[in-house]
Amino acid sequence: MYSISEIAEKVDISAHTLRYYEKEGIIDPIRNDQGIRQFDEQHLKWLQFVKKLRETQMPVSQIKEYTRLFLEGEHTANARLRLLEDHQQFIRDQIETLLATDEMLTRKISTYKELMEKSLMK
Amino acid sequence: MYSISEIAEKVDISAHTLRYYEKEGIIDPIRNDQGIRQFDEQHLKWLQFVKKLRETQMPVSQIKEYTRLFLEGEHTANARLRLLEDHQQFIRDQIETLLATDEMLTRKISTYKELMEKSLMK
DNA sequence: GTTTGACTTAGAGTGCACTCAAACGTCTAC
DNA sequence: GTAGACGTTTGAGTGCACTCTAAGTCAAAC
Repeated sequence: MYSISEIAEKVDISAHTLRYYEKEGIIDPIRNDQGIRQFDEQHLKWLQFVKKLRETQMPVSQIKEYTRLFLEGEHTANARLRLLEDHQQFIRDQIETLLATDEMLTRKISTYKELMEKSLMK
Repeated sequence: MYSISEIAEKVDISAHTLRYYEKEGIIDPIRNDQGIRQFDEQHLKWLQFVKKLRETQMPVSQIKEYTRLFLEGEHTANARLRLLEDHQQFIRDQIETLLATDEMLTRKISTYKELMEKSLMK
């Protein structure tokens, strides 16, 4: 069992943000008799998954939706699958955009470097 | 020469956003005698470049900085080069993250699909 | 000649995702 | 027994990047 600051460090998400995620229904830690949040291995795994989704720009609203479906049970598997497939497509499009800009920058950077060599020769 | 709405359509950036970029110093269209913004081919190229930077999450503040350096002249070439190289590194890190999450999703999606085949067999 | 539509401005509003503040509770160490 | 570390809550604040509103100007179309 981890306290909020322990899990915050483990998943590298601030305690502030974890409380915000709880308010949004994305995570639901157990409370001990002092009302203090306790996170277990399941919570850890879930947060690592959530983090990957956020790092790849899935909106919090969609993560909420995924969580809601998950909690609703087995019969929402299809809907969850669709969400994940859509996000995978988004990721692949994003990779395309990044690769194209990477190439553009490579060209631009080499132009800059040539320019500087020329100015050195003067 | 293009009006704001024409260039907006050409680069697919809203006229609102273009005015905002102008206020931020990222673009500086010519004005005709009615005070109406006129964009030429140079502006078009610049905006296409800016768009690629924004699409790959370069903050507006950094694009401002790049623009400022560009307008300052030749002697800032080094600083501009550094900005572009930093952004390229950012892009490459981002690609890594996206690829890792893509793989994770591929695994998760196939688990979902297996699960659904099993439930079909019942 | 008036209506339509595109343009202008300054400044306010929006949505997202945090991020922080303030006031308070509770456990542990000295 | 009190200081300090860490926890709690509600609700407000922040930063970013737009996005829109309101009030006005101006030229061409009917």
